[in-house]
Amino acid sequence: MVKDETIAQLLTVFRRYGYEGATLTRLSEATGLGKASLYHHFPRGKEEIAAAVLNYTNDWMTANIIAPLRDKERQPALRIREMTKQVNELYSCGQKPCILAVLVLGDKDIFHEQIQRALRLWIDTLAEVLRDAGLDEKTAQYRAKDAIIQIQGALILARGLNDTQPFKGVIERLPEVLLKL
Amino acid sequence: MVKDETIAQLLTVFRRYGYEGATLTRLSEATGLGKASLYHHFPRGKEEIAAAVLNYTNDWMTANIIAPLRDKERQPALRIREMTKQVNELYSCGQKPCILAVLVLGDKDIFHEQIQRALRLWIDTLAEVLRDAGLDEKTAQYRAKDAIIQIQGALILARGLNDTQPFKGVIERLPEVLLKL
DNA sequence: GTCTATACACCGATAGAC
DNA sequence: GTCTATCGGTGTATAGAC
Repeated sequence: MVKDETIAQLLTVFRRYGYEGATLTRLSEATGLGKASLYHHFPRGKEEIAAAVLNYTNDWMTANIIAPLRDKERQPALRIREMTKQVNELYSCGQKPCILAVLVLGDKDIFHEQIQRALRLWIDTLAEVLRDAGLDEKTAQYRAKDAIIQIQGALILARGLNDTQPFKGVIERLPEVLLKL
Repeated sequence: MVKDETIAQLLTVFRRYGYEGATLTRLSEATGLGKASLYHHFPRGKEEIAAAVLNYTNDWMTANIIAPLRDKERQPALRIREMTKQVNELYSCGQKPCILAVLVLGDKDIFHEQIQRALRLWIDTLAEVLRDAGLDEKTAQYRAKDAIIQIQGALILARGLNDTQPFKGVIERLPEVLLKL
């Protein structure tokens, strides 16, 4: 079995260099494993490594973002605050890019289905929280999508301007923007 | 001199495959020029090609987005509508990715300054229009940044969900969102 | 399960004919 | 200004020892 730590190290390479830029040499250096060892764990090579990295991210998001959003024992406002806190963690306050965005801008259509499922799950789960908060179905769906738009857009702008402020601002205002009547 | 059409063809490759994925073979095929011919026009190779592509994009945006925004003869609302119309054109209704976003997510720091200048120019120009519309300086700056965030975020989401609707919605609502009191 | 060594394709880039 | 041919380097992937 592959250690979680190894996958985490592989993830950093894909985040930083993109799919094409994540060479086996870089993946090897990041993990401390030789190329041949990587092929022992991922027989189908780089594509399987990227898929594992995506799965790892999916698991993290399910545990740290989706699950808290589903916790019906807590108030909607609290669940959304927990989401923004974890999103802030996931992207290191806007300093680290989103692996979903990085891979979706690539040309490897193989990952698009997996990315699409992850985005849909996030949006649908968030929309349900907003319905719990009293919003109608249509508004809830629209605002949930808007949340992802703002998070992803802020990550791009923060990187483009080399200034994390836009991201921090979005994260801070998001709960109130989502829940306003 | 290099034809504009050639640069446009080179641009499509970088948009689709990213910097690392835009190989000389693909650039050669897209333009119909041999690799050696590309080096005749761009002696410093791929890096110079990417820079030319960025310049081309910058020129297009200056002529079609920045200039209309600066046209003080027209009402702010009209200028912003013109911007959204051109943005819709630039990204083919949300079907084509933003070259700035694609390159900013890459690891080539060389382009970051050029990208940063393009984004700042867009934001500052838009903010001035919003001040013309009666908004205070701070709100204008904040909303101008928010416009870019929404456009970029919508492009990511549209691609991720394989559905241009989020982009179309953002473009449609943008003028009113920016100008509301 | 990890390594060294290596195969083979493709990368960016250049030489030189036309 | 375009081409063919080719270079050295690096990419992904594999063989086989330990």
